[in-house]
Amino acid sequence: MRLATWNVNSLKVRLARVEEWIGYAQPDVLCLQETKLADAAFPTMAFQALGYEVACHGEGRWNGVAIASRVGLEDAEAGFHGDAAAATEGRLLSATCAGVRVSSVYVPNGRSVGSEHFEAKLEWLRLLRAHVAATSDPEGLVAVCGDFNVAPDHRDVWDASRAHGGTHVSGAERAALDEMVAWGLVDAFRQQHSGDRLFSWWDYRAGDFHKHKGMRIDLAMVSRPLADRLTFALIDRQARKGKLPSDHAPLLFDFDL
DNA sequence: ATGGTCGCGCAGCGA
Repeated sequence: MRLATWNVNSLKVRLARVEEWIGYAQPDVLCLQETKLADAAFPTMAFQALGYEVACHGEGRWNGVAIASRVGLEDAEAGFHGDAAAATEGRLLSATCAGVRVSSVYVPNGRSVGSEHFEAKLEWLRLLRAHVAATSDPEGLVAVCGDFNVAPDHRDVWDASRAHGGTHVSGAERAALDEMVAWGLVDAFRQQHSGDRLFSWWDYRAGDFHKHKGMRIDLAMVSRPLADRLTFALIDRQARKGKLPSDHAPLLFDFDL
């Protein structure tokens, strides 16, 4: 099974590139973030035309997540399990695809360390861990994919000095990620690649992409039984190039399933 | 050294 995740930064603007990418990357399951589309505006038929079922959870303007699958899509749940209020923000969507409990996540940015937005980000990560623990088993097939807005360690940041104090790299954010690891999730990309400067996001400004100034903040956190079946992992930098790119590259993961 | 770009939507905010 080929599982992919991509923060597309507006699916409306990016649809043609997403269709093109699906055409050559051929994911079985694709998690999308920052669709910026209300569910009524989601281009469901464009995905159906390519052979995918789709579930979406968006609010328009901001956020918005979706899962497209050509290997089945069942038991979709928007937001945190059992929390109707939190489901209003389009940041979390879970569904079962070919026996894997897949979640597409868009973690809040946090803005600046110590701000109320930062505290909300930490709380959101705690709720995500609780959601995963409440709805799945670490011995089962679980994949939590998306834009975590956290760079797991110093290798995941273009400049080591940025790895101290700032948002995305703070100890508190990394500790929240560690809690998910402690529950039983594995950073799938790191299982395949140990090198530094393998980024998934680059700021649009100042030619950061071409200067290799980025971060690895898009992750697939998978349970050990799924990690044991991982055969290939790639960040598709090609998809960050050319006309009208997202500021994030898509990632893909092959599992022997 | 500084500021730099997008998307949304029509001003300025969020990233």
